[in-house]
Amino acid sequence: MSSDINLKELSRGFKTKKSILASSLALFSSNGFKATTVRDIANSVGVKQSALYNHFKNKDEILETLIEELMTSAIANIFTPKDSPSERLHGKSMLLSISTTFKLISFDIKNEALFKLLIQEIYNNERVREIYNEYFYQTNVKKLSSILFEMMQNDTIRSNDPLILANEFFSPLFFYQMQISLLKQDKKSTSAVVSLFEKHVDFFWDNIKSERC
Amino acid sequence: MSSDINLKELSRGFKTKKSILASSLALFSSNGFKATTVRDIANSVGVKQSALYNHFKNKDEILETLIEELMTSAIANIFTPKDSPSERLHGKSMLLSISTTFKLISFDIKNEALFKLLIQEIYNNERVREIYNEYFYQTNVKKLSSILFEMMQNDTIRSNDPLILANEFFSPLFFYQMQISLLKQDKKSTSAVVSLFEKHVDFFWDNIKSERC
DNA sequence: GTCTATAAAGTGATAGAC
DNA sequence: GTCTATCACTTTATAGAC
Repeated sequence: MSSDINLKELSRGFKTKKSILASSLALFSSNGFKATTVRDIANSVGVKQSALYNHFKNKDEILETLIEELMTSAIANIFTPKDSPSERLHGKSMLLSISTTFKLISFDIKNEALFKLLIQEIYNNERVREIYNEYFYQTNVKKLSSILFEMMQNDTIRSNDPLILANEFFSPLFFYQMQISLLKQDKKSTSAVVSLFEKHVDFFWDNIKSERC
Repeated sequence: MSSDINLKELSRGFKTKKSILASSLALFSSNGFKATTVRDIANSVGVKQSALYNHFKNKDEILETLIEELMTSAIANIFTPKDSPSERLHGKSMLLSISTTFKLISFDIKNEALFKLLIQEIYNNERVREIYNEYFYQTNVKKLSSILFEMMQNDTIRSNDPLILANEFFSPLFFYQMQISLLKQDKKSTSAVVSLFEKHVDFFWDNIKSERC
Protein backbone atom coordinates (compact mmCIF):
# COMPACT_ATOMS: atom_id res chain seq x y z
CA MET A 1 0.00 0.00 0.00
CA SER A 2 2.73 2.58 0.81
CA SER A 3 3.76 4.30 -2.42
CA ASP A 4 7.46 3.47 -2.25
CA ILE A 5 6.63 -0.24 -2.46
CA ASN A 6 4.69 0.34 -5.63
CA LEU A 7 7.57 2.36 -7.05
CA LYS A 8 9.89 -0.51 -6.28
CA GLU A 9 7.66 -2.99 -8.02
CA LEU A 10 7.40 -0.84 -11.11
CA SER A 11 11.11 -0.12 -11.45
CA ARG A 12 12.94 -2.15 -14.08
CA GLY A 13 15.58 -3.42 -11.67
CA PHE A 14 13.19 -4.90 -9.19
CA LYS A 15 11.33 -6.70 -11.93
CA THR A 16 14.58 -8.18 -13.21
CA LYS A 17 15.56 -9.41 -9.76
CA LYS A 18 12.21 -11.11 -9.32
CA SER A 19 12.49 -12.57 -12.79
CA ILE A 20 15.97 -13.93 -12.07
CA LEU A 21 14.65 -15.69 -8.99
CA ALA A 22 11.67 -17.12 -10.83
CA SER A 23 13.74 -18.37 -13.76
CA SER A 24 16.42 -19.76 -11.49
CA LEU A 25 13.90 -21.66 -9.41
CA ALA A 26 12.39 -23.18 -12.53
CA LEU A 27 15.79 -24.16 -13.91
CA PHE A 28 17.32 -25.35 -10.63
CA SER A 29 14.31 -27.48 -9.81
CA SER A 30 14.16 -29.17 -13.17
CA ASN A 31 17.85 -29.48 -14.05
CA GLY A 32 19.59 -29.14 -10.72
CA PHE A 33 21.62 -26.21 -9.37
CA LYS A 34 25.01 -27.38 -10.57
CA ALA A 35 23.77 -28.26 -14.04
CA THR A 36 22.20 -24.84 -14.51
CA THR A 37 24.59 -22.20 -15.83
CA VAL A 38 24.33 -18.47 -15.28
CA ARG A 39 23.93 -18.22 -19.05
CA ASP A 40 20.87 -20.49 -18.86
CA ILE A 41 19.36 -18.20 -16.27
CA ALA A 42 20.18 -15.05 -18.22
CA ASN A 43 18.69 -16.50 -21.41
CA SER A 44 15.55 -17.47 -19.57
CA VAL A 45 15.23 -13.97 -18.09
CA GLY A 46 16.06 -12.33 -21.39
CA VAL A 47 19.18 -10.45 -20.35
CA LYS A 48 22.92 -11.00 -20.73
CA GLN A 49 24.60 -13.02 -18.03
CA SER A 50 26.66 -10.10 -16.76
CA ALA A 51 23.42 -8.31 -15.86
CA LEU A 52 22.73 -10.95 -13.21
CA TYR A 53 25.69 -9.67 -11.23
CA ASN A 54 23.97 -6.34 -10.66
CA HIS A 55 21.39 -8.18 -8.58
CA PHE A 56 23.33 -11.02 -7.01
CA LYS A 57 26.93 -11.32 -5.92
CA ASN A 58 27.25 -14.70 -7.61
CA LYS A 59 25.38 -17.85 -8.60
CA ASP A 60 25.44 -19.19 -5.06
CA GLU A 61 23.66 -16.13 -3.75
CA ILE A 62 20.74 -16.83 -6.07
CA LEU A 63 20.45 -20.34 -4.65
CA GLU A 64 20.74 -19.08 -1.09
CA THR A 65 17.95 -16.58 -1.69
CA LEU A 66 15.69 -19.31 -3.03
CA ILE A 67 16.55 -21.61 -0.16
CA GLU A 68 15.49 -19.00 2.37
CA GLU A 69 12.15 -18.82 0.58
CA LEU A 70 11.59 -22.41 1.59
CA MET A 71 11.06 -21.26 5.16
CA THR A 72 8.16 -18.98 4.34
CA SER A 73 6.64 -21.22 1.67
CA ALA A 74 3.63 -23.47 2.15
CA ILE A 75 6.03 -26.41 2.43
CA ALA A 76 7.14 -25.22 5.85
CA ASN A 77 3.71 -23.96 6.88
CA ILE A 78 1.32 -26.87 6.73
CA PHE A 79 -0.64 -25.65 9.74
CA THR A 80 -0.93 -21.88 9.63
CA PRO A 81 -3.56 -21.45 6.89
CA LYS A 82 -6.51 -22.86 8.85
CA ASP A 83 -5.13 -22.68 12.33
CA SER A 84 -6.78 -19.38 13.21
CA PRO A 85 -7.94 -19.90 16.79
CA SER A 86 -11.52 -18.75 16.12
CA GLU A 87 -12.41 -21.37 13.53
CA ARG A 88 -10.05 -24.09 14.69
CA LEU A 89 -10.87 -27.56 13.49
CA HIS A 90 -11.06 -30.64 15.64
CA GLY A 91 -10.43 -34.33 15.42
CA LYS A 92 -10.50 -35.91 12.01
CA SER A 93 -11.40 -32.63 10.24
CA MET A 94 -8.16 -31.11 11.47
CA LEU A 95 -6.15 -34.05 10.11
CA LEU A 96 -8.01 -33.89 6.83
CA SER A 97 -7.24 -30.20 6.57
CA ILE A 98 -3.52 -30.84 7.04
CA SER A 99 -3.59 -33.63 4.49
CA THR A 100 -5.32 -31.37 1.97
CA THR A 101 -2.87 -28.52 2.51
CA PHE A 102 -0.08 -31.00 1.92
CA LYS A 103 -1.69 -32.30 -1.23
CA LEU A 104 -2.22 -28.83 -2.66
CA ILE A 105 1.50 -28.07 -2.43
CA SER A 106 2.12 -30.40 -5.34
CA PHE A 107 -0.33 -28.47 -7.48
CA ASP A 108 1.09 -25.01 -6.97
CA ILE A 109 3.89 -24.45 -9.47
CA LYS A 110 6.14 -22.47 -7.16
CA ASN A 111 5.69 -24.74 -4.17
CA GLU A 112 6.28 -27.79 -6.31
CA ALA A 113 9.50 -26.30 -7.67
CA LEU A 114 10.65 -25.46 -4.15
CA PHE A 115 9.89 -29.00 -3.06
CA LYS A 116 11.91 -30.46 -5.93
CA LEU A 117 14.76 -28.08 -5.17
CA LEU A 118 14.61 -29.18 -1.54
CA ILE A 119 14.89 -32.85 -2.43
CA GLN A 120 17.64 -32.36 -4.99
CA GLU A 121 19.82 -30.20 -2.78
CA ILE A 122 19.12 -31.76 0.60
CA TYR A 123 22.23 -33.96 0.54
CA ASN A 124 24.51 -31.27 -0.88
CA ASN A 125 23.43 -28.18 0.99
CA GLU A 126 23.61 -28.00 4.75
CA ARG A 127 21.28 -25.01 4.94
CA VAL A 128 18.62 -26.93 3.01
CA ARG A 129 18.90 -29.80 5.48
CA GLU A 130 18.67 -27.36 8.36
CA ILE A 131 15.51 -25.72 7.00
CA TYR A 132 14.00 -29.08 6.11
CA ASN A 133 14.71 -30.52 9.52
CA GLU A 134 13.95 -27.52 11.69
CA TYR A 135 11.16 -25.73 9.89
CA PHE A 136 9.56 -28.56 7.98
CA TYR A 137 9.98 -31.86 9.79
CA GLN A 138 10.54 -31.00 13.46
CA THR A 139 8.15 -28.06 13.69
CA ASN A 140 5.28 -29.83 12.02
CA VAL A 141 5.75 -33.14 13.78
CA LYS A 142 5.93 -31.39 17.15
CA LYS A 143 2.88 -29.25 16.42
CA LEU A 144 0.99 -32.31 15.26
CA SER A 145 2.16 -34.24 18.26
CA SER A 146 0.83 -31.65 20.70
CA ILE A 147 -2.51 -31.54 18.91
CA LEU A 148 -2.72 -35.32 19.16
CA PHE A 149 -1.81 -35.12 22.83
CA GLU A 150 -4.69 -32.71 23.37
CA MET A 151 -7.01 -35.16 21.64
CA MET A 152 -5.87 -37.89 24.02
CA GLN A 153 -6.69 -35.66 26.97
CA ASN A 154 -10.16 -35.07 25.51
CA ASP A 155 -10.52 -38.80 24.96
CA THR A 156 -11.10 -38.03 21.29
CA ILE A 157 -8.36 -40.51 20.45
CA ARG A 158 -6.82 -43.45 22.24
CA SER A 159 -3.77 -43.04 24.42
CA ASN A 160 -0.47 -43.60 22.62
CA ASP A 161 2.93 -41.97 22.11
CA PRO A 162 1.97 -38.71 20.35
CA LEU A 163 5.37 -38.38 18.65
CA ILE A 164 5.04 -41.80 17.04
CA LEU A 165 1.53 -40.99 15.89
CA ALA A 166 2.71 -37.68 14.48
CA ASN A 167 5.42 -39.43 12.48
CA GLU A 168 2.98 -42.04 11.26
CA PHE A 169 0.63 -39.33 10.08
CA PHE A 170 3.31 -37.13 8.56
CA SER A 171 5.48 -39.61 6.67
CA PRO A 172 2.94 -40.93 4.15
CA LEU A 173 1.95 -37.35 3.30
CA PHE A 174 5.55 -36.53 2.48
CA PHE A 175 5.94 -39.69 0.44
CA TYR A 176 2.73 -39.17 -1.52
CA GLN A 177 3.75 -35.60 -2.28
CA MET A 178 7.04 -36.83 -3.69
CA GLN A 179 5.23 -39.49 -5.71
CA ILE A 180 3.01 -36.86 -7.27
CA SER A 181 5.92 -34.66 -8.24
CA LEU A 182 7.59 -37.67 -9.86
CA LEU A 183 4.47 -38.63 -11.79
CA LYS A 184 4.05 -35.05 -13.00
CA GLN A 185 7.66 -35.07 -14.18
CA ASP A 186 6.76 -37.84 -16.59
CA LYS A 187 3.32 -36.37 -17.33
CA LYS A 188 1.66 -39.46 -15.87
CA SER A 189 -1.70 -39.50 -14.14
CA THR A 190 -1.59 -38.52 -10.49
CA SER A 191 -5.17 -39.38 -9.57
CA ALA A 192 -4.39 -42.70 -7.87
CA VAL A 193 -1.87 -41.05 -5.56
CA VAL A 194 -4.00 -37.96 -5.00
CA SER A 195 -6.75 -40.16 -3.60
CA LEU A 196 -4.29 -41.65 -1.12
CA PHE A 197 -4.17 -38.35 0.77
CA GLU A 198 -7.75 -38.76 1.95
CA LYS A 199 -7.52 -42.49 2.33
CA HIS A 200 -4.50 -42.03 4.55
CA VAL A 201 -6.54 -39.83 6.88
CA ASP A 202 -9.32 -42.43 6.98
CA PHE A 203 -6.91 -45.24 7.72
CA PHE A 204 -5.02 -43.25 10.32
CA TRP A 205 -8.08 -41.91 12.06
CA ASP A 206 -9.63 -45.36 12.19
CA ASN A 207 -6.61 -46.55 14.13
CA ILE A 208 -6.42 -43.74 16.67
CA LYS A 209 -10.02 -42.73 17.38
CA SER A 210 -11.26 -43.76 20.80
CA GLU A 211 -14.84 -44.88 20.09
CA ARG A 212 -13.99 -48.51 19.54
CA CYS A 213 -16.16 -51.65 19.29
CA MET B 1 34.65 -71.00 -7.90
CA SER B 2 35.62 -71.14 -11.62
CA SER B 3 39.26 -70.15 -12.17
CA ASP B 4 38.73 -67.57 -14.90
CA ILE B 5 36.66 -65.45 -12.54
CA ASN B 6 39.54 -65.39 -10.11
CA LEU B 7 41.93 -64.46 -12.91
CA LYS B 8 39.62 -61.62 -13.85
CA GLU B 9 39.52 -60.38 -10.30
CA LEU B 10 43.30 -60.48 -10.00
CA SER B 11 44.03 -58.66 -13.24
CA ARG B 12 44.94 -55.00 -12.87
CA GLY B 13 42.33 -53.75 -15.30
CA PHE B 14 39.38 -55.37 -13.62
CA LYS B 15 40.43 -54.05 -10.26
CA THR B 16 40.64 -50.54 -11.68
CA LYS B 17 37.18 -50.77 -13.18
CA LYS B 18 35.72 -51.91 -9.87
CA SER B 19 37.62 -49.19 -8.10
CA ILE B 20 36.31 -46.53 -10.48
CA LEU B 21 32.77 -47.63 -9.79
CA ALA B 22 33.29 -47.66 -6.03
CA SER B 23 34.94 -44.24 -5.97
CA SER B 24 32.36 -42.78 -8.32
CA LEU B 25 29.48 -44.06 -6.21
CA ALA B 26 31.01 -42.53 -3.09
CA LEU B 27 31.63 -39.21 -4.79
CA PHE B 28 28.35 -39.01 -6.72
CA SER B 29 26.32 -39.85 -3.63
CA SER B 30 27.99 -37.29 -1.39
CA ASN B 31 28.61 -34.44 -3.85
CA GLY B 32 26.20 -35.14 -6.68
CA PHE B 33 26.92 -36.41 -10.19
CA LYS B 34 27.28 -33.05 -11.87
CA ALA B 35 29.50 -31.64 -9.13
CA THR B 36 31.87 -34.59 -9.32
CA THR B 37 34.59 -34.24 -11.98
CA VAL B 38 36.38 -37.08 -13.73
CA ARG B 39 39.51 -35.70 -12.08
CA ASP B 40 37.93 -36.21 -8.66
CA ILE B 41 37.20 -39.80 -9.53
CA ALA B 42 40.68 -40.43 -10.95
CA ASN B 43 42.32 -38.92 -7.86
CA SER B 44 40.18 -41.05 -5.61
CA VAL B 45 41.09 -44.18 -7.59
CA GLY B 46 44.75 -43.19 -7.78
CA VAL B 47 45.12 -42.99 -11.54
CA LYS B 48 45.19 -40.17 -14.09
CA GLN B 49 41.86 -39.10 -15.50
CA SER B 50 42.64 -40.31 -18.99
CA ALA B 51 42.92 -43.85 -17.62
CA LEU B 52 39.20 -43.80 -16.84
CA TYR B 53 38.46 -43.74 -20.54
CA ASN B 54 39.97 -47.19 -20.96
CA HIS B 55 37.12 -48.54 -18.83
CA PHE B 56 34.21 -46.27 -19.63
CA LYS B 57 33.25 -44.38 -22.76
CA ASN B 58 32.60 -41.23 -20.76
CA LYS B 59 31.44 -39.88 -17.42
CA ASP B 60 27.80 -40.63 -18.19
CA GLU B 61 28.55 -44.31 -18.73
CA ILE B 62 29.90 -44.54 -15.18
CA LEU B 63 26.66 -43.12 -13.84
CA GLU B 64 24.58 -45.41 -16.03
CA THR B 65 26.47 -48.45 -14.77
CA LEU B 66 25.84 -47.43 -11.18
CA ILE B 67 22.19 -46.76 -11.87
CA GLU B 68 21.71 -50.26 -13.22
CA GLU B 69 23.16 -51.58 -9.96
CA LEU B 70 20.17 -50.06 -8.21
CA MET B 71 18.02 -52.79 -9.69
CA THR B 72 19.95 -55.65 -8.14
CA SER B 73 20.68 -53.85 -4.85
CA ALA B 74 18.86 -54.44 -1.58
CA ILE B 75 16.95 -51.23 -2.23
CA ALA B 76 14.96 -52.93 -4.97
CA ASN B 77 14.80 -56.28 -3.22
CA ILE B 78 13.11 -55.77 0.10
CA PHE B 79 11.40 -59.14 -0.05
CA THR B 80 13.76 -61.71 -1.52
CA PRO B 81 16.13 -62.25 1.45
CA LYS B 82 13.64 -64.02 3.71
CA ASP B 83 11.01 -64.94 1.20
CA SER B 84 12.29 -68.46 0.60
CA PRO B 85 9.06 -70.51 0.39
CA SER B 86 10.20 -73.11 2.95
CA GLU B 87 10.64 -70.77 5.88
CA ARG B 88 8.13 -68.15 4.85
CA LEU B 89 6.97 -65.85 7.59
CA HIS B 90 3.40 -64.99 8.36
CA GLY B 91 1.37 -62.10 9.66
CA LYS B 92 3.14 -59.53 11.75
CA SER B 93 6.50 -61.36 11.60
CA MET B 94 6.52 -60.96 7.85
CA LEU B 95 5.88 -57.23 8.13
CA LEU B 96 8.54 -56.91 10.79
CA SER B 97 11.00 -58.72 8.55
CA ILE B 98 10.34 -56.29 5.70
CA SER B 99 10.70 -53.34 8.03
CA THR B 100 14.02 -54.66 9.32
CA THR B 101 15.37 -55.28 5.83
CA PHE B 102 14.42 -51.71 4.98
CA LYS B 103 16.09 -50.37 8.07
CA LEU B 104 19.32 -52.26 7.42
CA ILE B 105 19.70 -50.63 4.01
CA SER B 106 20.64 -47.39 5.73
CA PHE B 107 23.44 -49.12 7.59
CA ASP B 108 25.15 -50.75 4.64
CA ILE B 109 27.56 -48.26 3.10
CA LYS B 110 26.97 -49.25 -0.50
CA ASN B 111 23.20 -49.44 -0.21
CA GLU B 112 23.09 -46.11 1.55
CA ALA B 113 25.18 -44.51 -1.19
CA LEU B 114 22.90 -46.00 -3.85
CA PHE B 115 19.87 -44.68 -1.99
CA LYS B 116 21.35 -41.17 -1.83
CA LEU B 117 22.25 -41.34 -5.51
CA LEU B 118 18.69 -42.40 -6.26
CA ILE B 119 17.21 -39.44 -4.41
CA GLN B 120 19.62 -36.91 -5.85
CA GLU B 121 19.22 -38.01 -9.45
CA ILE B 122 15.57 -39.00 -9.47
CA TYR B 123 14.39 -35.68 -10.89
CA ASN B 124 17.21 -35.38 -13.42
CA ASN B 125 17.54 -38.90 -14.72
CA GLU B 126 14.64 -40.65 -16.38
CA ARG B 127 16.22 -44.08 -16.00
CA VAL B 128 16.54 -43.56 -12.25
CA ARG B 129 12.85 -42.68 -12.07
CA GLU B 130 12.02 -45.74 -14.14
CA ILE B 131 13.99 -48.08 -11.86
CA TYR B 132 12.63 -46.40 -8.75
CA ASN B 133 9.07 -46.63 -9.93
CA GLU B 134 9.11 -50.05 -11.55
CA TYR B 135 11.56 -52.06 -9.47
CA PHE B 136 11.33 -50.30 -6.15
CA TYR B 137 7.91 -48.76 -5.65
CA GLN B 138 5.53 -50.70 -7.90
CA THR B 139 7.04 -54.15 -7.45
CA ASN B 140 7.23 -53.95 -3.69
CA VAL B 141 3.85 -52.35 -3.19
CA LYS B 142 2.22 -54.96 -5.43
CA LYS B 143 4.00 -57.83 -3.73
CA LEU B 144 3.04 -56.45 -0.35
CA SER B 145 -0.48 -55.90 -1.52
CA SER B 146 -0.90 -59.52 -2.61
CA ILE B 147 0.50 -60.77 0.70
CA LEU B 148 -1.99 -58.56 2.52
CA PHE B 149 -4.77 -59.86 0.31
CA GLU B 150 -3.82 -63.41 1.28
CA MET B 151 -3.99 -62.41 4.93
CA MET B 152 -7.49 -61.08 4.38
CA GLN B 153 -8.52 -64.42 2.87
CA ASN B 154 -7.09 -66.19 5.94
CA ASP B 155 -8.93 -63.74 8.17
CA THR B 156 -5.56 -62.85 9.67
CA ILE B 157 -6.29 -59.21 8.98
CA ARG B 158 -9.45 -57.20 8.42
CA SER B 159 -10.87 -56.66 4.97
CA ASN B 160 -9.68 -53.45 3.29
CA ASP B 161 -8.19 -52.22 0.01
CA PRO B 162 -4.85 -54.10 -0.09
CA LEU B 163 -3.21 -51.48 -2.30
CA ILE B 164 -3.99 -48.71 0.17
CA LEU B 165 -2.68 -50.80 3.03
CA ALA B 166 0.48 -51.58 1.08
CA ASN B 167 1.09 -47.87 0.50
CA GLU B 168 0.41 -47.09 4.13
CA PHE B 169 2.92 -49.71 5.20
CA PHE B 170 5.52 -48.81 2.61
CA SER B 171 5.61 -45.02 2.75
CA PRO B 172 6.76 -44.50 6.36
CA LEU B 173 9.56 -47.02 5.79
CA PHE B 174 10.81 -45.00 2.87
CA PHE B 175 10.54 -41.77 4.81
CA TYR B 176 12.32 -43.12 7.87
CA GLN B 177 15.10 -44.46 5.68
CA MET B 178 15.58 -41.03 4.18
CA GLN B 179 15.55 -39.45 7.63
CA ILE B 180 18.30 -41.77 8.76
CA SER B 181 20.50 -40.98 5.78
CA LEU B 182 20.02 -37.26 6.48
CA LEU B 183 20.88 -37.63 10.16
CA LYS B 184 23.99 -39.62 9.30
CA GLN B 185 25.01 -36.91 6.88
CA ASP B 186 25.24 -34.51 9.81
CA LYS B 187 26.62 -37.18 12.14
CA LYS B 188 23.55 -36.88 14.34
CA SER B 189 22.05 -39.69 16.38
CA THR B 190 19.74 -41.98 14.44
CA SER B 191 18.39 -44.01 17.35
CA ALA B 192 15.07 -42.17 17.63
CA VAL B 193 14.28 -42.81 13.96
CA VAL B 194 15.64 -46.35 14.01
CA SER B 195 13.12 -47.24 16.70
CA LEU B 196 10.31 -45.95 14.48
CA PHE B 197 10.79 -48.89 12.11
CA GLU B 198 9.52 -51.33 14.72
CA LYS B 199 6.96 -48.95 16.12
CA HIS B 200 5.55 -48.47 12.67
CA VAL B 201 4.97 -52.21 12.37
CA ASP B 202 3.25 -52.25 15.76
CA PHE B 203 1.04 -49.32 14.89
CA PHE B 204 0.21 -50.68 11.45
CA TRP B 205 -0.46 -54.21 12.62
CA ASP B 206 -2.68 -52.97 15.39
CA ASN B 207 -4.85 -51.28 12.80
CA ILE B 208 -5.18 -54.17 10.37
CA LYS B 209 -5.24 -57.32 12.50
CA SER B 210 -8.62 -59.01 12.63
CA GLU B 211 -8.91 -60.10 16.25
CA ARG B 212 -10.68 -56.99 17.44
CA CYS B 213 -12.48 -56.16 20.72
C1' DG C 1 46.34 -50.11 -19.48
C1' DT C 2 48.49 -46.06 -17.88
C1' DC C 3 50.93 -42.12 -18.71
C1' DT C 4 51.90 -36.96 -20.53
C1' DA C 5 50.22 -33.48 -23.27
C1' DT C 6 46.81 -30.98 -25.29
C1' DA C 7 42.70 -29.87 -27.61
C1' DA C 8 38.02 -27.85 -27.50
C1' DA C 9 34.36 -26.18 -25.24
C1' DG C 10 32.17 -24.43 -21.22
C1' DT C 11 31.85 -21.70 -16.97
C1' DG C 12 31.79 -18.03 -13.40
C1' DA C 13 32.95 -13.60 -12.91
C1' DT C 14 34.87 -8.75 -14.03
C1' DA C 15 35.89 -4.20 -16.66
C1' DG C 16 34.37 -0.46 -18.79
C1' DA C 17 31.29 1.97 -22.39
C1' DC C 18 26.65 3.54 -22.71
C1' DG D 1 21.12 -1.28 -14.84
C1' DT D 2 22.38 -3.43 -19.13
C1' DC D 3 25.43 -4.17 -22.63
C1' DT D 4 29.94 -6.02 -25.21
C1' DA D 5 34.17 -7.96 -24.56
C1' DT D 6 37.23 -10.63 -22.28
C1' DC D 7 39.71 -13.11 -18.64
C1' DA D 8 41.01 -16.96 -15.91
C1' DC D 9 40.00 -21.21 -14.98
C1' DT D 10 37.76 -25.78 -15.20
C1' DT D 11 36.10 -29.64 -17.51
C1' DT D 12 35.50 -33.49 -20.66
C1' DA D 13 37.65 -36.02 -23.89
C1' DT D 14 41.32 -37.50 -27.24
C1' DA D 15 46.19 -38.56 -29.23
C1' DG D 16 50.12 -40.88 -29.02
C1' DA D 17 54.45 -42.53 -26.36
C1' DC D 18 55.66 -46.26 -23.27
